[in-house]
This record gives sequence, C-alpha cells and structure tokens, in this order.
Amino acid sequence: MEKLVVLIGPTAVGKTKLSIELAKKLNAEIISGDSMQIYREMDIGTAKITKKEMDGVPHHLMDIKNYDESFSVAEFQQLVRNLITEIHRRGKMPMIVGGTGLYIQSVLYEYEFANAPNDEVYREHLEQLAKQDGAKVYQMLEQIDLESAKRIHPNNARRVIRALEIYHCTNKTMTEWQELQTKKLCYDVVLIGLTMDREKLYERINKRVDLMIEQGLLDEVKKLYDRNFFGQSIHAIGYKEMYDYFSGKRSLEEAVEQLKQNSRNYAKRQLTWFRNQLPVHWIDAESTEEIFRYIEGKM
RNA sequence: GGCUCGGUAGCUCAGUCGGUAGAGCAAAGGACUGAAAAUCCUUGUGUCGGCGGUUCGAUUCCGUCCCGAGCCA
Repeated sequence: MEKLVVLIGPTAVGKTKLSIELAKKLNAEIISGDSMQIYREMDIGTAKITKKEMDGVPHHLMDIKNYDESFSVAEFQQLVRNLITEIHRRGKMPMIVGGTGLYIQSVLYEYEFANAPNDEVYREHLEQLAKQDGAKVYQMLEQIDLESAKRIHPNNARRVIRALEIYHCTNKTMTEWQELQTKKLCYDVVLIGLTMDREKLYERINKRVDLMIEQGLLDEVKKLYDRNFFGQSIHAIGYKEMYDYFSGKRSLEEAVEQLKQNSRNYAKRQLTWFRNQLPVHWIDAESTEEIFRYIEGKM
C-alpha cells in the first residue's frame, strides 16, 4: 500500500500554515482536499493559500476549474488517486490537506461511485415533482430501492433525487452499487485531525471573516455577481452571503454576520463528519511539536 | 423625587382570566457514496428580577426593594 499523509480539521483551525512546515519536513507535495479551492478567481473567500505562503512547496488541485464549471467527488477521487501515484514516483510524499470530508473519504476508501453522472433533465424533472409533492418522489424511491429509502430522510429531497437518478441512469440501485464496495482503507494513511477549543475556533472564524472583508472579498464576489452567475461555485460560504448583499436582500452588516454564522455552523458540521466517519488521530492545533513527533514516528 | 411602561431560555419576545411555561434565532448532537463550503434530522428546567403578603397553591394578584426605558419636576 502506498503511504499517504492527510491533514484535516475544521475551517480556520490553521491547516494551511501547518501544512507548509510539515511538507518541508516530509519532502511532501500537497493535494488540496477542498471542494471550493478548485475554482480560479475564488481566492479570498476560500482562504486559498497564496504563492508566497506556499514557499516553494508544490500544490495540486487548486485553481483547476473556472468559476462556471461543475465538479464532483468522483472526479476528485480519480484525480487524487493518480496524483498520489505520480508524487510517489517522483520520490516525494503525497499529503492531502483540506476540510471536505466526503472528498477525502472517497479517496481513502474503496468508494466505487455508480457510473452515473448527473442527468440534468431527469434531475430537474424530479425537482419540479418534489416541489409539488415531495412524498410522491420519496415513494418512488421506496418502490425501487427500499434500503436506500430507509437510510435517506424523506425531507432530504436532494439525496432522494440522487438515489433515483442512479437507478434511472444505470438500472442498478444505489444499494446495489454500494454493495460492490469494501470498507477497507486503500492507503497506508497517517490521518491527523487538528482540534481546538470550540469557543476559540469560533473567535478565529469571526476574525478571519473580518480579515477577508479587509482583503477585498466584496470585489472578488462582485466580479462573479456582475457576470450574473448563479452556479455551483457560488454556493460557497463567503459568496452566497455577499450575493444577498449585492441583490439587496441584506445589508452589508447582516451579510457579514450571516457569513460568520454559516462559517461557524460549517466548522461544526465538519467536526461531526470527521469524528464519526474517519479514523482520525486528533491533536490540538497549537501543539505543533506533538504533531511533528507523531507523524515522524509513523513514517 | 413623582408618574408610566418593562424585567420570563444565551438573544428577541409570547403566555399563564392563580394549578411552576413556549416560539423564532443562537447553541449542542447526528445523518451523509457523482452539488458536500451542499442537503437534511433531533434536542427547550428556565430561582418567569429579589424579598415579603394573600391563597390549599403565586411566574401570574397585592406590597416593597433593585435594575432599565420614557415622561413630568
């Protein structure tokens, strides 16, 4: 099994800064494990590392898409698998740094995604239907895949629809696809989770949002807004709130408050995911010496 | 100093014609397999400002004190 270092943690906990020090010690190349930093022109709002901060450490999977392109876990998984092998071939250590739980999990485990990309037409059809009668769409799922229906909450239209879409595109149910998978790790992974006292983390988040505003978040988002763009990428925290400001739905002050709030809620969701989905070795984000010691012991 | 209105969950407030109370937001916990920074679920005990009085029983009525806002001096 190939060796792999993974550094995860909630937003604003300090992953980026630590990752550079770590990468140098391990002679590593960094792969961004983040669903939004893949977009070009979205730098401030996604707290993307700058060229200067990289300090010569190679980074991958940042700025690989235009703001109006879509992206998916399956694509991420494929790209990262290849990158890991490539980096090893160069005699260096691959290191994933990021906060998107599902993305990272799909790489670490043998997730075989159904061979069913989005079917926009079918999806839209179901979305319309769900708006009128959500229960009916859920019943459709119960009929074709009772197992999945049991796992998915009826109110979660998005996931109900995806499960139906998989069947529509492949003639196999989501349950059948998942049965093909093993639950085993694909890599010899060292998985560090950075933690921090919740209150402290929230303070850092609030401060970082203020900093983003100072750095020109408004201009960055305005560029997208002026292009009349409303796709996948602007669902990112930091963008949707500013859209509300530009469209007059909120005052600037309210939008900033909302942005802080959403960031805090997001951090909490991230922690829930990591805690319950991944075999994380948790270390306090400020105990850098402990982190180095732990990783070096594992190499 | 006098009068009026308020003091109920972390915040904004509702309510109990006397039988110890509930919404929104926040917060916490959880789910998650091609949008995941997305989407969705669960959770409400708090000296009802303090102290007395009336009452079988007071957060509710009465008295008094404290705090805040407004008006009058």
